[in-house]
Order: sequence, then structure tokens, then C-alpha cells
Amino acid sequence: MFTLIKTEGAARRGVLHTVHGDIQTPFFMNVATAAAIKGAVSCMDLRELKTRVALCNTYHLHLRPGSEIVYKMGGLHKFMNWDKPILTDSGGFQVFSLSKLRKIKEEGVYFASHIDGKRLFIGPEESMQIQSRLGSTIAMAFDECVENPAPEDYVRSSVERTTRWLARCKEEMARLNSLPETLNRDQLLFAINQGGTYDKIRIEHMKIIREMELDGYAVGGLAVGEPTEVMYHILDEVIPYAPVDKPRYLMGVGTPSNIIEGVYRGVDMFDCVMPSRNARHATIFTWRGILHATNERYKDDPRPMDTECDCPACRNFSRAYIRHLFKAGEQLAGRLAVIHNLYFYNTLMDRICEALDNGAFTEFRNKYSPLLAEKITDD
RNA sequence: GUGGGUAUGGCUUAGUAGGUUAAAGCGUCGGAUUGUGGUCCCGAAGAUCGUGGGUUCGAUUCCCACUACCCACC
Repeated sequence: MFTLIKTEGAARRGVLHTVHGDIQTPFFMNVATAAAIKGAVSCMDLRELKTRVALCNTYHLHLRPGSEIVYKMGGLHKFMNWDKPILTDSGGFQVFSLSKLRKIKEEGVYFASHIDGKRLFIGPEESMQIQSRLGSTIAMAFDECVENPAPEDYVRSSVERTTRWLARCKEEMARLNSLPETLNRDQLLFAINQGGTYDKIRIEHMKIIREMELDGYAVGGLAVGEPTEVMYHILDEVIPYAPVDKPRYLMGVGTPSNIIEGVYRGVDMFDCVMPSRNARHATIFTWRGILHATNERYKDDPRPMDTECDCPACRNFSRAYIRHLFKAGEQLAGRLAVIHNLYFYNTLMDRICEALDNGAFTEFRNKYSPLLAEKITDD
């Protein structure tokens, strides 16, 4: 299921085997919450963007169009016309992001739909059932993502509940995978480590869930308010307790630099809205640092957004044109920027894999971890 | 040529019935964005209020002239 090829310090190079194909690790998942990449980018485009895995969301797809519809349409892969792996998030993040619209109970979470206020209940079983109907490659356990900082007492009791929910998720997923009508009976289930910024709670939790034998282990509840150094510290503390023979997934992270630092600490999988969201806001990631596409100094710049990039947007369009599209409010601006940023992230993972293959990751990290976080200097 | 109108940050305008740091939008620049309730959000810089004179304790505001532009008419 997961093959570890080689390591460099804590960093790992491996392959995750799935029914939808092998995935070289470390990798970055492209976020398509509602079965679509925001910015008018479709799965036709993703094939050109070196996307390895798409990530969709249980809560959002359950509301619209509804998991029954997706099931009827043959599952998420057919629905969005994507035959490579898909990971579905469980709805646990919406417990955090929609905190004003939900109530947590032992049995699960009562939401008021952010669309029309309609009440809906998602507990561990419901989340598994929805994800099973979606037929994703990897399902995530239903958890509570707690904001940072949060009181230690609350975090502790929340984590204990998340552990109880994990047991229910695992049992329900096993039941669903045994049913003949289930779309993907090889659906994998990943556990999620929580514990806020308290390393003791984090470690205790990881020790408990590693004994529960899930297909992969995620670290959740990071990059939700705490300083970056705290996130790195938590990873330093908790990753050593994750199983060596299972993939590790740092949820919702992050900047190119965060990803390099995550790999350095032994993480294999990432996802983040940052490449797409920032692109829509005209912030472009390049191999020479961050570029603000609307800056006036690009008004007559014939160079591509990233001079070291061969993505479809950089092969075809100048900074002057992209800037014009943004200033004119053309949707094409966001689309081309998203295409570039996703390609950049996916290429970043290619280069991280390549560096690990060559035993050159440390060198890679030393150069790019700081560089990619800075503003571009190529004038 | 005649009559009328307008001149306020890069742009489009508000405003002061004369009174301490002239307002807004856009633009510019910066920050933010991390398992997507974000065509968004926050901030900064930037104006001797067309030029010259006059009235006044005090003028961006009132008066005169000039200049530029706009409209109408010849």
C-alpha cells in the first residue's frame, strides 16, 4: 500500500499504491472542494498541470449536488471526469471554518447549511457514508478541527471525542467496503491527529491512533492561527510517533516553504487552497519568489509570470497581458494565474521528489525554503 | 468672435453659506490569505485646492485679471 523508497534525514521518498494508480510521494493535492478547482479550471486542465491527486469535500458535496446524485452518476471520478486519485475531506474542517453555524454533540455535528440555513447532521457514520457514495480513493476520518489557540481542557476533551469518532469511522468504513453496491470497496481511510498546540496531547493522541491501524495518518488542526514556528515544533514532536510504513499527511498546508519544511520533517502529503486562492488575488508563486501580478512595473513586461516555468500560461502569455486581464476584471486572469500556481506547486513536488532521489534534498531545502517565501527580484 | 460653465492628490468627483490635521471612489504601493462561507479583507503614500493679484485678522471658498478645457450661439 505504501512503499518507502528512501530517506534523507526525516524526509521520505515513497510510493502510495491505490486503485486509481500509484502516487509518488511526497505529493501535493489540488483542492477542488466542490468537485471543481476555483478559477474556472477543469479536470481537462489538471491533466496538463501535472496534478497527482484532487481533493474534494464531503460537507460541500453533500449539500450540493448531494452524494446520492454523485453516486447515481457513477461516483466522483466519473462525475468530474478525473481518473486519478481523489481524496475527500470529511467535513471536519467545516466544524472549524463554519463554527458559527454548527453545534457539536457526542453523536456528531449539527450544521445549519451556509447556503440556505437548512439543518443537517454529520457524524462519523454519515461522513463515511457520504464519502463512500462519492467513491473517493482516500476518505478522511471525521474529526473536529480546533482553532489555535484553544484552552487545553477543551482541546483534550475534543481530541478524546475525535478518537471515539475515529473508531466509529473505521467500523462504518469496514461495513461499507463489504457491501456489494459500494462503488470503491478499496477506499482507504486516514486518521487525523489533533491536539492543538499542546505537544503532549498530540503525542498521546498519535500513540493511540497508530494502534488503531488506519491506512494513513494526517496531522490536522495546524495552520489555523498558530505561528509557523509552533507548527514546525508540533511536527518535530509528533511525526516521530507516526507509523513509518504509512503515509503522513499534513492537512491544509501550505506555502511552498511550509511544504519543504514539512517534507524535511517527514511529511508525505499536503493540500492547500493557497495556490488557487492567491492566484485569484493576483499573487503568483515563481521560482524566484512571489510576484504581485497587478504591479504597475509589469504593465509592459513581455516576460512570462515565471521566467523559469513552462506551464501553459507561462508558455503563452506575458506579464503585461496577465496584468491587463486582472486590471480589466477578466475572469481569464484568475484562470491563467491558477493554472500557473497549481503547475508551480506540482512542479515543486516533482523537484522535491527528484532531489530526494538524488540525495540532494538538504541542498534543495537550503536554497528554496527561504527563496520561495521572498518577493521576486528579477528586474 | 459672443455668452455661459468648469478648474480640488495619477484619474473621476465631494466639500467648506471664509476659520485648527481638505473627503471619497478608482489608481499606485504594501500587508494578509494555509483540510476554500473570500471578484475579498486591512493598511500606507500621495493635493502649496489652475496662475497672478485684491478684499479680510484669516481665502481652496468672495472679487478681478489671465490661462486651459467644455458647452451653446454666431
